[in-house]
Parts: sequence; C-alpha cells; structure tokens
Amino acid sequence: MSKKGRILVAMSGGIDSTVAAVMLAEEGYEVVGITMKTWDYQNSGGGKKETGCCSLDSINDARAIAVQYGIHHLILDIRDEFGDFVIDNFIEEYLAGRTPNPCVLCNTHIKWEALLKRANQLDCEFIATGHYAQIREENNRHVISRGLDHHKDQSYVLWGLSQESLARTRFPLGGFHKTDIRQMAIDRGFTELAKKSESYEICFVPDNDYRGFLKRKVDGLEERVDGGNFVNREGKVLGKHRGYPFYTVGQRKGLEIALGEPMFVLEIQPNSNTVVLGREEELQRNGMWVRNINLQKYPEIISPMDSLTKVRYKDAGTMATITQEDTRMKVDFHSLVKGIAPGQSAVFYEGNDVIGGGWIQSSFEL
RNA sequence: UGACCGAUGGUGUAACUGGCAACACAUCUGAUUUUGGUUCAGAGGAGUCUAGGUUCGAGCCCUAGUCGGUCAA
Repeated sequence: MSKKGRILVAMSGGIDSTVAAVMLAEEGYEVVGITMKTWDYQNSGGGKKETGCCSLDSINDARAIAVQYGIHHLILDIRDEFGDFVIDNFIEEYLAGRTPNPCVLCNTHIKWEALLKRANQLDCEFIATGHYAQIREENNRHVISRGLDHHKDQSYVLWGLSQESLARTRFPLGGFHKTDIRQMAIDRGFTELAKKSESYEICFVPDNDYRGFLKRKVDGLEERVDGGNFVNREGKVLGKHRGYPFYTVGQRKGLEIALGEPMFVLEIQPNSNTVVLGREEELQRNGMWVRNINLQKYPEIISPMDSLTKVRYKDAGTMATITQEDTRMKVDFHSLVKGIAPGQSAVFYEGNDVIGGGWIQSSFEL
C-alpha cells in the first residue's frame, strides 16, 4: 500500500484525465485507472468516425499510457445503465420540448455512482476525474469551487453530486491552467495526446448531429412532426418548421426562415408542434424556477440570498436572488437574462463556490 | 374586359437625373465549447420576367407579350 492510499481515476483517453492520473501517481497515490464504455457505436448509428470519450481509440490511448506508468487499468462497461437512463432521458426531454443536459445527468446519476461502486470493490478510498474544478471541506460540507483556470472551469457540470460522493472525490487539475496541463503532457512525452483537440460532442452522438440521432432513435418522428408552424408572440404564422424537437430555446441558426432580421426560438410548444420565434430582446427573462435542486455548500437556503447564477455551461452568470421552496429554487435575476432553456442546468455560485444547482423548469418575466 | 402599379440572388428590399447590382435575413465553412444553443470571423450565390429597340453603355428609357396586384359598373 502506498503512503497516500489507493485512488480510482476515471480516464477518458483525453489529455486532461490522463495527466490527472499521472499526477496522482507521481504524488504517491496508488492509482487505478478506469475507462468507462458508456455507449455503443453501432447503437447510435449514423456517422462514420467514432470519436469522443468512449471510442475504442480513446480506451486504447488511456490504457497505453496507464500501462506505461505502471498504473492498473480496467474498462467498465456501463452501456446498459447509461443507455437506459441518460439516452432515454435525452430523447424524452426533446420530445417534451425541453433541452437536455446529458453530461450533467450522467455525472449526477451514472458516472459517480459507477465509479464509487467500483472504488469500493477495489478498496479505493478516493476517486478522481480530470474536471477543472476544486473541492474542499468547510463547515462539515464538501464544497466545489471553480477551477483556477476560469476559462476551463467545469464546476457547472458537477452541481448534482451528493455530499457522500464529494467526500471521496478529488479533482487533481483544479489548481492548474490548461496550458500547464498541456505542458505536463508534453514534458512526459505524450505529444500525440497534447495535440488532441477538445471534445465537443455528446458522447453518444458522435457526429454531433443530435437531430439525426433523434430521428434514428424515434421511429416515424420526422414524418410525425414535420411541417409545424413557426409563429410570433402574437400567434401569427411565420412559416413551417421541421418539427418541434429539432429546435431549442435561444436558437438562431438553422431556422431556414428569412424574416429580414435575426430571429430566435422563444418557446417550444410540443402539444401543438409549434415553435415561437421572436427578436433577440424577446428572449429576455428576469426570473426562473429551478427544480430538483441539489445543494452543496449549504444544507439549505434558509432565507433568500444573492447568487451568481449560470443558466448554461459557458455563461458568465448573472446576479440573482435565490429563494428555496422545498426542492425548487425561485430565481429572480438582478438584470435580464437571454435564452433560458428549460431542461438545462442552473448553477448557483457564491464567489467561486458552487452553492448548488438544479434543472431549469420554466422562466418568467415580470 | 377599361385604367394604374409591380416584376431584381433562397426570402424581403435597394441602386441619385442610364455607367459593369447593394443591404438584411437565410445558407455554407472556420474559431470557441465535455450538452443544446449563443457569439465571433470568413465564404458562396442573381447579371436584374420574356422578346425586340434606343444608346458608347440599360435593372433603370421605348414597344409588345407573360405573370401578379390595385382601382373600375
């Protein structure tokens, strides 16, 4: 047994998680690398190339470096759990007219659970991932805060993790900048890895075409929803669209409708297969309801407090007053926020700390 | 049927008293990005309804026709 203990590290095959594993090994942890197979290429169909965190190539890359560093490496097949839960939810959300956030859902309900279960079996005290986020203990709470490299900060996708999960989680990269990590990779001879571009797709939608994925997964969807109306806020018909599931609130491009000025999706009405369009200003809201909240920094929000609130991954955030009502949070923004999409995650910050987060249920304007 | 108006890239418009067609939207590509989107930067795309005519030169002028629309008892 090493002096620092045994730690299970999720290795995707990308530069970040690989460096994370190597760093921990060099620090004296006994590292066990694990690569999770979450989806199946054949199963999603479509595109030609297999990319992303679950491709065979990525698994091999992860394994090769692990072996090189004397790190134990194993592959965990979680396709069943992942598919039923994350992919089914992904499809249901779009069919319900919302915009899913599968990576967050996976982290919250699949990835950490799978890792911790394996960690227990392997007698690992901790688990670690390559997320750019920091974690510390304070007042008996396990608190996540933004990664030192704010540009790469990934704390947004971690709001759903429980205190029990966080108690055993480490984020080795949280105190570094991406450039540092890349340099470490180069210093250790992982030149190929350092050249890899960032992944930017949903892991089970390899060609990055979620619309095509939905069409393949839901029989007859395309035919059923094609030809619904684009309308404005007054209900006036502006044109035809390809089906409400293929749009998302805030979307501008791909509407294939020319109205002389940029138009954005304001609202999606699944029951009538209607997509409401409007000008950019019409996307502005000053509040929202967030459901199924999970609080991290505090056990509960007793009285309304100010919080920088993010409504999407790459969002600088907007100051808001947040008020907890059981499992929901009422959010009153101090300034207008554009393009709040139900189904996306809302994350509340206090300074750099994550207070908690939840799923956006609805937005409103006063 | 009598009169008038219009007819330009995928869409909607522009081009002073004639000088090699502009703008917005849409589309495509790239950058950014562990979700969707946004944003940013580029690019392609019409020779101006048809047939004649005037002119050095016509989308803009003239003639006829075609197709829209408006007003007409």
